[in-house]
Amino acid sequence: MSIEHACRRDIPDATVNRLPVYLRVLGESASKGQSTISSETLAAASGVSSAKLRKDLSALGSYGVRGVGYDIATLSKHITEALGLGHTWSVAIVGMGNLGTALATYGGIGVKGFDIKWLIDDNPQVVGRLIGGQSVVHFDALKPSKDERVIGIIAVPAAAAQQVADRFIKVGVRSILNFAPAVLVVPDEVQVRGVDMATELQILAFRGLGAREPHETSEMKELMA
Amino acid sequence: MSIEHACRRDIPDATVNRLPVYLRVLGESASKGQSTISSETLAAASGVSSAKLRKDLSALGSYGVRGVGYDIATLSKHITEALGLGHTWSVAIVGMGNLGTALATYGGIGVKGFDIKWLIDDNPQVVGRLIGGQSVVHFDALKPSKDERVIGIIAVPAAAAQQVADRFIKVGVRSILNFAPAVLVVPDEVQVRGVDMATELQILAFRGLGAREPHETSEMKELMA
DNA sequence: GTCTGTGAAGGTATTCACAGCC
DNA sequence: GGCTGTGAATACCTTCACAGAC
Repeated sequence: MSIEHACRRDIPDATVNRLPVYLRVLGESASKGQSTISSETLAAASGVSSAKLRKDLSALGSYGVRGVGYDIATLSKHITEALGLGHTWSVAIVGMGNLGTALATYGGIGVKGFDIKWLIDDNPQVVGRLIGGQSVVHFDALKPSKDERVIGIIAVPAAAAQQVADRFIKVGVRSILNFAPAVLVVPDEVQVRGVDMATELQILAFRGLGAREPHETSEMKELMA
Repeated sequence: MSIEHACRRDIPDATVNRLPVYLRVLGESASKGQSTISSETLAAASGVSSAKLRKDLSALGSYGVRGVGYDIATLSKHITEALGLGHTWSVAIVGMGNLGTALATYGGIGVKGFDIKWLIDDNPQVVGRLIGGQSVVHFDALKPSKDERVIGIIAVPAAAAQQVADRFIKVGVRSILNFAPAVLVVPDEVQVRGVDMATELQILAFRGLGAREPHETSEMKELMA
């Protein structure tokens, strides 16, 4: 007897990174009243090739119909499941500066599978303030229950990031999204993802070099000889 | 006669994505008064393996000394050059909500190679406001000179993102950093990087599934039979 | 005929392990 | 002895191209 549908664990990393995009596009298509979508269309709207998209989706199982395409509702459900959004995740945002406030009021979350449960700041002048209808609390108020799944978001300056990470870990947070420009040192079982604008800008700067570099021309000629 | 140092263009993608982190760590080490650093130390502080780090750096050329390590100043200079930060890039941020404001006042930029030159919002009530000592202008004020290198940052709601991208492209912006949860359609020569919190949370949710899933246990047993 | 699912091929990235230089 | 630079081996990801289901 063979295994019916692929276990979550064997979905390739690269695929996992793209599933959220597909899910978002599927949601948009659904809200336009569509009920099925072809790999070609979904791929184009997601900015990937159709072959890649089909490979990605086939890692979850065979949920398409040949000659027709994918049923949007069914596919959304399976991607949601595969991503672990069947359960709700509680989210704690630390640092209620402009960035933390932006994240707290970002419509994109809360929508599905994420519950922004704690807005945290240690500044007594900020504690108690209302942001997006929710009041800011002190870090000590972060007491997740034993079986609660929590994602901690760090939106404080780089100098304080490690300290916040340590406190997260102490109360049992095992998934951290770090917006501070700092590399966090954490135990193996803790997952960290970092997002940093300076890094992104530098990567773009490199890619943007394609356009001619006037002062490099002489060297270029040499290479072409 | 062989080519002296590697041309920027043949640096692997994965390496480019990590160079900014190395650069940041080098800066921190330098400000602590260190002058050289070993691959082992730099790798640990950057969260990568030392073999990977050495491979990455060797793509830029041989700037290390065997038995000693890397000279921090020299290495920083070469990474900076390789990333195209020899020139300054002008940055335009569109959307002065909380996120745009956070980005505009983020210390990490402006520091090196990036000049936040335009803070843009089309809302007449926002135009003229001062943010981080700089006044907000209307999009029409974005008129980069012909040879100016510009990175455009989109910090508006998803519904307006494509429109902003189109306007960027019309005035000659070829590198875009998109914080809105939307896939942008752009010509081939335009580089786009997208950062979206919902996507990051979903990826973390998947990775965080490692911890036991009580309600999946029966299925697990079946698989092990 | 249309469109998915997937082996096979090709390309890219990571790890290993050690030669070479200080 | 210590540490870098790099071929060789491995693992991973993408693309191709077509068989198979509708």
